[in-house]
Amino acid sequence: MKKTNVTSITGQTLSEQVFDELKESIISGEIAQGSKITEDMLAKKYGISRGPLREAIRKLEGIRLLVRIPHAGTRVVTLTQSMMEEIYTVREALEGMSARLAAERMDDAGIENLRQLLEKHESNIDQSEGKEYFQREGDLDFHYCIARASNNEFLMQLLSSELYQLLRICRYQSSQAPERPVKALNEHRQIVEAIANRDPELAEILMRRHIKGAWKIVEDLFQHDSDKSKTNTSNRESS
Amino acid sequence: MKKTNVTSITGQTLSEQVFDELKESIISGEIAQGSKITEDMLAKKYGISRGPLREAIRKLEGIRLLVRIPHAGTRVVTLTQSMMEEIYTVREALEGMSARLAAERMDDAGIENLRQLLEKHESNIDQSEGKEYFQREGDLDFHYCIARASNNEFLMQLLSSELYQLLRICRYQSSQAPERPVKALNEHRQIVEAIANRDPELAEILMRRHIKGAWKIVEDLFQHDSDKSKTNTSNRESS
DNA sequence: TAAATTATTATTGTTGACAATCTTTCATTT
DNA sequence: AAATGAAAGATTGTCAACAATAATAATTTA
Repeated sequence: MKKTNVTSITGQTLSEQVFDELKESIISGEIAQGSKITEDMLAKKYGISRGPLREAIRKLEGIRLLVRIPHAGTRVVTLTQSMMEEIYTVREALEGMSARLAAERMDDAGIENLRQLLEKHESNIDQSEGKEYFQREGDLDFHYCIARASNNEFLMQLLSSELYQLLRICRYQSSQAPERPVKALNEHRQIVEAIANRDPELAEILMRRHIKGAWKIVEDLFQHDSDKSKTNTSNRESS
Repeated sequence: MKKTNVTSITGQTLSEQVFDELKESIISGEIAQGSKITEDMLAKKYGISRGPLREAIRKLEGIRLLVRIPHAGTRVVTLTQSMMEEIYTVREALEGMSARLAAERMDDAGIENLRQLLEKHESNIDQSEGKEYFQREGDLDFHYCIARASNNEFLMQLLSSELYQLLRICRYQSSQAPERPVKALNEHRQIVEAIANRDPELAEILMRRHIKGAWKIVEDLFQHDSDKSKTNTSNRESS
């Protein structure tokens, strides 16, 4: 495992820098799910002492990217199907409320901005066939915009600092069904229209339906994966 | 400020013990909202070094009980009216979903248990007039039961480890309107009936209405308080 | 005297060493 | 040979000292 040098130019604290780097390593899968991490190993890798590292670990634990057992060690979270279902369920509740609030509060400039975002997504679908990565990040952009428009700091932080990180892990490991993007785009359009019409009730219903649909896709993928890889289920200890 | 000895009997780690103690101190108001805390001060108070203390602080920061500015220090959260409104809004979304799931999944024993809980609350209302403290904790019991019945670990942790703690702060500082308990009890009954009838849609609607109603009460109290205390608005630095 | 600048102090950030705890290995016993 | 137990090793938990940064007080200058 190569040693990563911490950029000491930023005004951030060591603990914060390592928090960010570790987070990306986990989300990108560089550190595999379920793998055990030791403090010494990471401290050497990032070239810092264990003090600030431990603080970063506590924060990662707080947003559920790490699971820690006192005195025994800490592991990267393992996203099971049932865990993902729980996340999507919470997301449905939170983003439903988010869409409702956006319909009540978003100003005209914000709505215009949202429409432009959708146009960009459309051209992305036409041009880059197969480049699903950008489409998925674009999807998060859309949901993030609406979360921000809810004008509810608490709600927004819950979504962006916890749920979205877990979602990104899920997306890194699962390739999406090819026909989904265009369907998702249409659903996004409907939601924006409901917001533009100042129809909170409808905006919430459509958003919840949209997320339920997204879960169905992911659920099918889980089913699919568990079929073709019967042997490859217990690959812990990834070092 | 008296020095609190940490009980070293429990199998917990120092950091965890201090986390719990500090949490209760904040919720009970022993450490005032908005007051600045220094690591040295707390380390001396609890008789530990700054290492584990810092970890506890990071965790408290994670559940939004402390607000920290790097290099500058950390303060106890200050619950403003708009912040409370945000919390109640998120709670409405989350507990609405929670009630829906409970209606789908709760077993008969759980429903029976819930009914007994309500009976206990009723007798509490009759007997202990004015002892609102117990009624409020009882209210949390009710909501906790339903959250657990959602059978969604993620949803439950979100509610109990973040939202409920913030709610408890709010309740410690505001005395509730006297006629509320009996009304709340009736609303609780309705919700339980919807769950018992396996009516997820209705259970969600009723729960959301119940929480919206609870917010209205709190909102009025905020209005009331800001009237009678015009001078007492900026009492930071509580030591 | 007031503003700006420097020195001081207090507080946080970081480190390496030590203690407590758990896990693994290996020998012993049944 | 399997199970139990003890010793060794590895890993986490805790501490006290040092470094870096921000807040405060004192001093100088206009």
